[in-house]
Amino acid sequence: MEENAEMCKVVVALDMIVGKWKPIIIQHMLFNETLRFNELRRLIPAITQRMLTLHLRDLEEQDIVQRVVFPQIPPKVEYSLTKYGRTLEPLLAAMHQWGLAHLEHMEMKKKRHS
Amino acid sequence: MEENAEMCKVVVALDMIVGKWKPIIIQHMLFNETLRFNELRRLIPAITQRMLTLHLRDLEEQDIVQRVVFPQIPPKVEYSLTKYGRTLEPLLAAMHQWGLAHLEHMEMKKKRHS
DNA sequence: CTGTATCCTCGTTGATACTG
DNA sequence: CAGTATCAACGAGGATACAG
Repeated sequence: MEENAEMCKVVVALDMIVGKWKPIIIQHMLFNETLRFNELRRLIPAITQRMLTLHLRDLEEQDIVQRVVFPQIPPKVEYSLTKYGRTLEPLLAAMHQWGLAHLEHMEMKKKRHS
Repeated sequence: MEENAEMCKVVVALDMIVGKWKPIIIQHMLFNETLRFNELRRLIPAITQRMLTLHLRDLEEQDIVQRVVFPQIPPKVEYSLTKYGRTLEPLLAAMHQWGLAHLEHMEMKKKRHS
């Protein structure tokens, strides 16, 4: 963020959810109260361990995601949205709706050109 | 977009507005019916000519922005949102609101730690 | 099971100079 | 005024191996 950018609240909001896998991670957490590390991996097959870790650490630092470690062997870690993280729900829902409409818009454009 | 990503409508929507300057460009166009190239540069001092051109071309191809060239010397080009581009307004408004709330949330966190 | 550590690739952005 | 062209820098993301 710099100059104009940091003044723009839209950019502030975007910074919280941008990242190749962040919106996907958040959405899975909206549908699943808590998720373990490997559960997330299974839900997002294309993500690498490294990126999942990095994004989860980011989201944790941003107070969007909560990380709970159960001290046992084998290790068990549960991730879930914080109360604050859940305030993103309406925003993601709005994006989902617009994305849906956008796909239809693209379909219409394609048909007109054929 | 790939695998999970392309199925996610949120990602579809995000793809249309991510880009370092895209949200800012769009917002200026929401407040100004039409803007010329150099007017945008003045509104966004930190942007380079190159990036402004690239993002405008992107937005044009995405059917978000309309480009009108007046064949005269010196050249005059007017940019404006398309009717479709304006459908982004509620979404950006929602992001603006969330961004605002987020800044307050950060303030509260800072105070608690001091 | 839940991670770290390295190394590498590639795309986005920036700097700068030039043009019709 | 409204761009292009070229080159360089940087960082996000990916591949792979290793670890507690």
